[in-house]
Amino acid sequence: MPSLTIKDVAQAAGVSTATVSRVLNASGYVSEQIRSHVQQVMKELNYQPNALARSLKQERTRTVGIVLPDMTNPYFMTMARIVQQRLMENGYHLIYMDSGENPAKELEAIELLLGMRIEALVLAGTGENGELISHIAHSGTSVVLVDRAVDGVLTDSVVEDNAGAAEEAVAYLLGKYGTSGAIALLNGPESISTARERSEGARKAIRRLGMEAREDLVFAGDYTRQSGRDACKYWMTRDEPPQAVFSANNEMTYGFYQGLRELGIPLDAIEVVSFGELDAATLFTNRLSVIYQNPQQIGEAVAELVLKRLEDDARDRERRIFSPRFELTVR
Amino acid sequence: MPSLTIKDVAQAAGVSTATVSRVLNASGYVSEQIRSHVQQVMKELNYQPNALARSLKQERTRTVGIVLPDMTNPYFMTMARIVQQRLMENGYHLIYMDSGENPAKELEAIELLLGMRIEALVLAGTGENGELISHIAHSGTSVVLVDRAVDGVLTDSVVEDNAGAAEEAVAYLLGKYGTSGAIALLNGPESISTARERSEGARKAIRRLGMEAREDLVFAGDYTRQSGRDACKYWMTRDEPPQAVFSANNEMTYGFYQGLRELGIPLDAIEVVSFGELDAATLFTNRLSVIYQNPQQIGEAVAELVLKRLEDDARDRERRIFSPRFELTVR
DNA sequence: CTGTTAGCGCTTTCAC
DNA sequence: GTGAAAGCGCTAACAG
Repeated sequence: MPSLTIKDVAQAAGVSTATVSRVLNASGYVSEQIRSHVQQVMKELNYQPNALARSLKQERTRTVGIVLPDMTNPYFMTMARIVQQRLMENGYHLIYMDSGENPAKELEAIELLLGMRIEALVLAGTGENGELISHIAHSGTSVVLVDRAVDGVLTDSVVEDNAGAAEEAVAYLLGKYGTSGAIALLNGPESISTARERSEGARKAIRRLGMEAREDLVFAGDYTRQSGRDACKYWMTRDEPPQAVFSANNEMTYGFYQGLRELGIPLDAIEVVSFGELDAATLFTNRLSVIYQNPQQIGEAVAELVLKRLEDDARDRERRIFSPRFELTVR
Repeated sequence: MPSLTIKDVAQAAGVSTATVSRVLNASGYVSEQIRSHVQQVMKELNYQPNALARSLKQERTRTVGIVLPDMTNPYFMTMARIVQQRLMENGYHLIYMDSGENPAKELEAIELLLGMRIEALVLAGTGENGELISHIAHSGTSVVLVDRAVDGVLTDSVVEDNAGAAEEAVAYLLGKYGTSGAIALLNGPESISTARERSEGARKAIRRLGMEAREDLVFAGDYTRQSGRDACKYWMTRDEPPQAVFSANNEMTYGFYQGLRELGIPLDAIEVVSFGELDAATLFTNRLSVIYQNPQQIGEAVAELVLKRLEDDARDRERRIFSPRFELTVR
């Protein structure tokens, strides 16, 4: 069953396609009588305008693309949902793509979106594909980076003060557990800017006390649950396990707890401070504090930058930095 | 900066647009020499074909839409991710929309997708909009329902045996806590088929023992965290609180635990059995068992049905029913 | 106020 | 093997 066109509607209503188009877009002049008649006919025929044709002609899609590293992660989706709401309120649509933290898939996703002629791209990137992204930003499609920086890309962006928050959190742990230094660092992958910054902030807090991080208490994770589990097994099976852990994201933290459970160690045996959305976990333990990134707030900022850029392509690039909130929930 | 067209490429390569199109689609005859030359030029110019124009002409978008009630819920996103993977392997793209459990927004999302000329629609519906959905299914765009049925809509669908699993779970609780009957039912909204079925299954287990559910121990929630919290306050502040709770989804369960925490009641004070994805929670308590719905498996089935339907529009409608796995994790 | 028409970027006959 | 040209569904001058 072929879908109806504006021609079918015009025929059925006994008017020209231009008139139908005018009532469709509420543009130009059309008598009230004809307007309502045409609307009537559209209802009856269940007519649905073809967005492809419309966009092709108008050279506007009113569409924004977003590429996320993991759409099952509530942090990103909470952020994205706000973006989507705000855009929709302004007549734009948001199209989601998942890169799976994989640069090649990210590339594919971006090219797909470009083919769909999105007007702006929101990207929480893998860190790669900098050349392409730069090129896009300089050729008509606005780009807003969120959460993560991309090497060599200078555009609008919304980021967090990762180093500062990490430093604050680790300073707290050092203050509590002293210079014995048994504080473990569960880092994310070096390829991701947030991970680098969090790691750097943590080390800075240690250096401030005139010490150096003990490398046997630093684990190079990759932001996955599995790597948190591995870190746990690595640290907690030794003679002198750490007294506290600083974890760079929520997934690794869950993995760490899973490791504890598998080792038969009580979850309260060790204090944890972690970046990220950990609502579920904080319900259950008193020894976990989170560095909360406020995805809603970030989503609002992203939407604002996108809309501003869309309406004025020439404005200076803007960089918004938010400070995550260190929520000390340990009693 | 206007994006390049096939014309620009043709000009730059000194060939006709038809030839460029042929190398783009690897269709028709074109000499090896010209082919590689054109490809060279496309690379250099960073040419990105306009998918709108292509789809308009071909009357095929190779695009599938999915409308979910809550994209921050990992259950739905885990399912959707598999669908997306499988479709992509077959040359289709998946476009996500979030209805926010709101029938009006669902309608809007569906119409938007229809306008984009998706070839198939995957829907975890609010339960409303049955007429429209039926109409779609009968006019060229295939529809696959997932997780939830929609009144009056008969199409391909992938569902779970909600009643059966609920009955099994409640029977377990009754067996353990006996005919004293202090088992509370935390139900979802009647408008959603899964909620109705889970509620019905739970009641059936009770009736089997020749009893009736105590209505003061039945709470009409709405699948949100807030309603789980409300139920908790409602039940747990009375003289004889229930000994166990059966919860119809993950969000309400989290809300229930939040309520306990706010009331200062130990989380292990009451046994809970809940539907849904609760990975994080099961790490922390031993008195929570889950009825696991296996979103991956469901996603696989959805993708399979979509692809089958896309390649043979005339086949009989298919209904796949999966049995959730009751994972007794209470010791 | 309404209709005619050109053309958005692409694919696809049909000639050559 | 390659090019010319029609046309997908729609919008936006331009005429009237």
